[in-house]
Amino acid sequence: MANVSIRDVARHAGVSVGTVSNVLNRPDAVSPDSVTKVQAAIEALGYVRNEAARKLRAGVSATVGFVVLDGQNPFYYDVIRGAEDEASRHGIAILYGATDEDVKRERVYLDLFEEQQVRGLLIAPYGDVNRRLERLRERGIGAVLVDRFSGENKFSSVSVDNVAGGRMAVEHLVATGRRRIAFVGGPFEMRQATDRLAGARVAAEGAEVPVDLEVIATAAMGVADGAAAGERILRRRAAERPDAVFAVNDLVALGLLQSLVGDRRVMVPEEIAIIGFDDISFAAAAAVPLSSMRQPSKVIGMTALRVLLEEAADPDLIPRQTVFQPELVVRRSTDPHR
Amino acid sequence: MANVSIRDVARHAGVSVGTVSNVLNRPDAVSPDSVTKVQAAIEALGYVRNEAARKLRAGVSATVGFVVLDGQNPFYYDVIRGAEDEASRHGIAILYGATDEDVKRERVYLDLFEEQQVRGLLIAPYGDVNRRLERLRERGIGAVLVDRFSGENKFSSVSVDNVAGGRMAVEHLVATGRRRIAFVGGPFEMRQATDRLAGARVAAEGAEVPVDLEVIATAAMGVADGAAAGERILRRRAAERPDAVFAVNDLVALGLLQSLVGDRRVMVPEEIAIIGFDDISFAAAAAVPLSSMRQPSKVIGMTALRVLLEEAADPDLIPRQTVFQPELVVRRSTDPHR
DNA sequence: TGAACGTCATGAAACGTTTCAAGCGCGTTC
DNA sequence: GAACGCGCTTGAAACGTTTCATGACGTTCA
Repeated sequence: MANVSIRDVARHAGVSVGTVSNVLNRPDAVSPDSVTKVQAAIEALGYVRNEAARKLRAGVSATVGFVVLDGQNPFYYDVIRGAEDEASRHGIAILYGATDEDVKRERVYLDLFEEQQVRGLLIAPYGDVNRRLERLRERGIGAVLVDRFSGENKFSSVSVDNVAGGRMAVEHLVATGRRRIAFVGGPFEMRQATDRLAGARVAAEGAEVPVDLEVIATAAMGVADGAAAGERILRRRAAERPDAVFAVNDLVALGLLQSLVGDRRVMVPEEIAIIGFDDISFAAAAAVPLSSMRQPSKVIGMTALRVLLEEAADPDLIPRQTVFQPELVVRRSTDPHR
Repeated sequence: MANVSIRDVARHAGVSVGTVSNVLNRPDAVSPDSVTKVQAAIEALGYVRNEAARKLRAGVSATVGFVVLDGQNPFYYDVIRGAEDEASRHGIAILYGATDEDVKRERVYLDLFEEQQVRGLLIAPYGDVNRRLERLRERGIGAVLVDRFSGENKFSSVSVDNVAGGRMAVEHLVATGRRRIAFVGGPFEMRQATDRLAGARVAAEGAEVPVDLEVIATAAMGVADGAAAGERILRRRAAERPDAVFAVNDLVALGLLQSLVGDRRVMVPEEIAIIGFDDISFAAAAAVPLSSMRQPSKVIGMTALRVLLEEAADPDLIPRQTVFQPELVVRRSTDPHR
């Protein structure tokens, strides 16, 4: 009862299994007559293709793995949604794994996805996965790095220009009159952090006025880390506090905001301006609406999936790095200094 | 080069394929000697099990589908993370699909997952999927409803007691001195909304003082819907505004908060108190830290997956409804009335 | 008229695994 | 010493699909 196979469909339609398969996969190689008969049979029997058998025989998989570094960050959910949109257009499902900056889990997921023989892998990596990814590629599973530029050009990547973003953020702070700027973020094993900081340095050094840039390191990139950094700033005497903060991402910025204005000890943006990165949807809804560097997150996901599929279809393509430009979104948290 | 099969392992270890399979699946039915030989061969050749073939033959799948209604709501991220934790413990991967309250997409994903022959389905439904789910069950694919009590007892579900949550929220508002309370939420096709409202009514009617409860309906449950509702409240004369709002979830509450305090027109909690539902991590980081009804989201995900696996193992289990109690989390947005 | 060709349909082989009946070797029991 | 049981291994069958060599049939062209 339960399982209708292609054989049943063939019998019901009065054709061979080969023909049914062709109707499913290359309808043009089949007479219109057969197509209608087969489709009627499929309808009548409620046939659903068995993806496992298809994968086994054809070696082509209808799943793609997505490994995300930081399952707390809404930014990645937008990326996934972009990838999903594109995937469902191709009849492809997404296997999802959040690793929470845990290298061991990252490996578990890669193993799992390898067994599943995914068509390819989208990965926002934390650990050093290059070796692992190369091994997967030997097995025919390609990968596209998301939100991280692939240094050695071994893999394609889709990301945003973090250096430019950092530069633009600090230029904006300088343009609104700030001179003592703190970069809050970390850990610096993460390219996102180092690149954004590098951009910030460029802007600080290139400014026409003298600008101080200090670095306040955080252990991770969550709300709690931002709040902790805020506490550290609050412990200083007012004169020694920065007059603006560039946070490595919006979560950190929100944490900062919360601790700074929470006890109404510091006015934002009057005493300290804050700008974040990512422009997650909560940035606009924050206590003080948060300025941020917007990433085209859905487009990143969509593009990454598209690149992945293209490379899976033609493994000889050389890796390419797609880099989008971030966009400055100004809100109240960086209102100009009076 | 690329693909090492069980046959290659068998040859390399000097045993039969059957033995290799047994080492993989029931090591106790095999002599220790064979086990070590086979494991050595697996190691040497870098063998990885082909999940497609396994699924085809054994009919048992190592994937579970998770269909989420509202990909914007961080609450579901936590649910997924709970499910993931449990899944990876069983070597199971999660196929993820966010439908964004789009009935058509919901169907697309169900189709996709049916082709993939997932072991089962976790679903936070939007549309009326009961018929579809029953058909899937006939095919051997069970489902567990997440975050929604299954009315007719046809499927197991894991959710939170929304009626109790609504009651507790309004009781809290009344206890802190509010008397003119608005429920902001919708659409009322969604059980979450109707149940929370029902609970609110119980509290309002059971209060020892007269309490007004009005309903401000929203089209959906996102930040924008909350902000729109806030605008409507702002258009009223001050005397006609509620003195407290119970929002159907935190996103709506954040939107409300943003529009109410955004232009500093209304003081929260002094003029209007706000309480939300879910206790997403941004609730604590809001402009005015938000009181909320906390759901044990990770536990919900974990439990749902566990129930799903149990039912997949033994299809004769009767459906069971697991209901957790929400917990009141008090923050500044409902500071007592003076 | 016959060769050549194009269009379709056919059915068996193959993908890599699990399962299972059968068999082997060896020790134990009557 | 035959019969039996036990622990383990074996190899072929089966899962449902795609692929591909083969061939049937009809049309075109020299």
